[in-house]
Amino acid sequence: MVRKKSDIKKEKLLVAASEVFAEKGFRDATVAEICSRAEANISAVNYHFGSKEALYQETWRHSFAESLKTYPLDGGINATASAEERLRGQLTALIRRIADENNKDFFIAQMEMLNPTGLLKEVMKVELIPMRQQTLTLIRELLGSEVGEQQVHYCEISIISMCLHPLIMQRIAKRTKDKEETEIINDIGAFIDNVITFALAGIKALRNKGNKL
Amino acid sequence: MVRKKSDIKKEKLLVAASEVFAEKGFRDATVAEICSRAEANISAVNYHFGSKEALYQETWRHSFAESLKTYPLDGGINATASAEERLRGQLTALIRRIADENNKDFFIAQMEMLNPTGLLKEVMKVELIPMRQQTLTLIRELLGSEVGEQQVHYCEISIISMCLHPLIMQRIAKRTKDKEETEIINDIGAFIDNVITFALAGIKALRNKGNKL
Amino acid sequence: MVRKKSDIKKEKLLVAASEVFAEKGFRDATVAEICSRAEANISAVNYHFGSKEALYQETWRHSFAESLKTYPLDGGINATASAEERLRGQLTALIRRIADENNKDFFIAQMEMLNPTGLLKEVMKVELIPMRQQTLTLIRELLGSEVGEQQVHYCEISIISMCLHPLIMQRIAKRTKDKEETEIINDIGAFIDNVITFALAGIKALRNKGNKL
Amino acid sequence: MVRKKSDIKKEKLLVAASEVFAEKGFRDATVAEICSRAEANISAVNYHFGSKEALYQETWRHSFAESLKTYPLDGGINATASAEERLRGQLTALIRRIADENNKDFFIAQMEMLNPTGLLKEVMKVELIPMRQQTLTLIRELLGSEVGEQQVHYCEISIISMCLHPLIMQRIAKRTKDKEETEIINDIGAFIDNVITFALAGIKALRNKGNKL
DNA sequence: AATGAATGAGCCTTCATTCAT
DNA sequence: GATGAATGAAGGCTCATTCAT
Repeated sequence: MVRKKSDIKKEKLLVAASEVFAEKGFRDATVAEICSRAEANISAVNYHFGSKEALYQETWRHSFAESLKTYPLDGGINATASAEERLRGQLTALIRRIADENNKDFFIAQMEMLNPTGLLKEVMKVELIPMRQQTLTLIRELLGSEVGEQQVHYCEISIISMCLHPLIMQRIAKRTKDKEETEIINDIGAFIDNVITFALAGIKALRNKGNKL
Repeated sequence: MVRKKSDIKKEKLLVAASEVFAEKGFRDATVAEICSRAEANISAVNYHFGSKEALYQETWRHSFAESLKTYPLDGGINATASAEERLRGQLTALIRRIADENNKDFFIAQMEMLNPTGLLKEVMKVELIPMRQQTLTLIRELLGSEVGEQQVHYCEISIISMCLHPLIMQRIAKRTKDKEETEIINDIGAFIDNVITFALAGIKALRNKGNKL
Repeated sequence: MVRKKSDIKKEKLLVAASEVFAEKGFRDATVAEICSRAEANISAVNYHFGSKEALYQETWRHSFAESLKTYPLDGGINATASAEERLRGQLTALIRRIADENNKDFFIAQMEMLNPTGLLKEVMKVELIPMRQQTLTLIRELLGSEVGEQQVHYCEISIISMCLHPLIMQRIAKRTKDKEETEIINDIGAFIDNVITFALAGIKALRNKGNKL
Repeated sequence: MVRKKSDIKKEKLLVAASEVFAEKGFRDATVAEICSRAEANISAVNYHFGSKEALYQETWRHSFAESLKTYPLDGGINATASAEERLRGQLTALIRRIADENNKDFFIAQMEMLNPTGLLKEVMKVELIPMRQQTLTLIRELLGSEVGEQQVHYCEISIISMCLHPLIMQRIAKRTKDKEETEIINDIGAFIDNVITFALAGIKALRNKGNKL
């Protein structure tokens, strides 16, 4: 399959757009800047994507797909591995993925959530829900049948939050603070270990609690 | 102390601004809408605050101060209480504070972080750092002297993340989803219990690990 | 009643807009030119009327109202006058009104019909239908009861066409031909006489025909 | 004569252009839509005709020529027939021609007149003037030598207006009103009869007047 | 002190035209 | 000869800010 010149331009625009949207959000991003970064004409966005809005949606889809390619959801852990191993795989993949500064999808998603344009509503639902479902199933398995559904949910929320929030903040800090200050999470391996420790300890504590009730 | 008419207008503007900034972020918020909600003239913002930017900074300071008034950092727990009790107090205060939809400060802070205007940089540093310092000290106490400084930091980050992230997402969801869907965190007491369980279990696990090393 | 400065500006914009819309139609007219002719700022249109479209609708309403003020539909003929006199009054008013180059309403209406934006649909229906109804009633009276309804309609159409078409063409010619060439209808009194002669002769012929059938 | 593939494409473009120009006027018509309807490339217009403007002029010439082919000016009436018969022939041809929705020339001419681009000025003069001259000569003959030149002109204008205006309005209405409403002129034969009756009655009345003066 | 009319820079988008293939 | 990707000028609109009152 031949890669047309036009596709290369589109790709360049998508990359430029993912950067600008991740940096500034939908509204603050200007078509002019995106085109300029992609070394394209001012009307290239409308020519290739129809509108700024359509570019936004396409950008998210593209970033998410790229991101998944590099970091498969299961973290490369075989489905036959122990539940603990699989959880470690999932969380590691998630954390490394957000930590990777080439991935813009989480950033765009975060901005969209805080400052919704409504444009990514459907597209995100389709992409994100299956992802969380997978982790939820695994946690339910680890918690056992004695623990109530609400507890399972809160547990999943806590674990996911430990993964997402610090890295998102980290990337924000990096972007803003002109890199001068020391990184908050400078040993990502140790950080992952910490999260796993918390997750497993929390799960265990909940199991014990559940059994006593 | 006499409350001047001018001050009442400023207060109204600050309240309106906190709502609009929290809903839409700095750029999407329009001076026109803020003035309209505050039942003030279109030029009231520039008249009273000099510019939209100055209003933004003032708004955050105001929201943060209001927020602290209702939810003191220690959660009302006496300094002589046990460390666990004091941690419970702090986290409860933090969670309830974010969950309180009248408080806009966390929201504005989040938006500012993701989509920084640079305008709140200094102001937030001054206000937020002391707050986290307090929790950090407490966690260090709970972890004991065997656990390394990095571990203490990661631990604090994990615990704070469990508090912040879910509630922020919850409020986003409430705002966006037209209230139709069931709330994610509908039993905030149970949610707090869950977070405390995780926090203490995690801390305990880290202590054990630290001692073994 | 005090006439506010703002109203004067609006009036100036409406006059400028009526000229430009009459000259170029909705699409070819630019907000920039309208503002420039009204000696107003480029954003004056959006400020006072909200949009180019809203200005367009307002302009037609304004032109139509102004036009009716100068040329009342009945031509100033008393309702007790003979039917022939009243017809003469109506047609004279109609012709003089279209011939008057200060009136832009007919022009705008014509352009709208040929190149509809859809924006004047309702507004024109409300204004124009009653006007034609009046003439139709009068013609029906003149034709008597022997003449069928279709004939009455065609008769009205023919008479109105004789009034409208030549003057519209005349004004087009004047505008386009740089005034160099001789006017087509240089004696408007004689032209009116001619139209009335045709109208009455036609009506009489139709009556005779109708009676014979 | 061999018909080249290129000529077929040009023809398709001319037909598509006549439709779009008649529907939307010069400015609102887009090259993209014309090419799309003609199933041609976006640059076909510039390639074949040089510019949108040139296409416009060519389109009118083409539509006018096509129109004349189907509806010869004399309506097929022999030059030896009576003057009344020849007038009937001319007017019938004119009316049927405008009524024929396949003919776009009159529409384009009308739009051009109301919203002149200046591009059809010369081209229309050359084509339309001879046409009206023919009718003028005939009317002069019917009016006789007693009637002044101005009267002859006004008479011609009135008669032509009765033919043109209603049909043009009719076609506008058909295009706009989604065909739902009843047609204004649903019996074109009866309408023609009505116009002829009016024309002849008017001419007779003018003759009588002229003789009396 | 306070108002609100007015400003103008900047944005997204459209579309006829160009140019490399 | 014919294509279609790419261009860039120009338009309408938004909105923070200004200024006369």
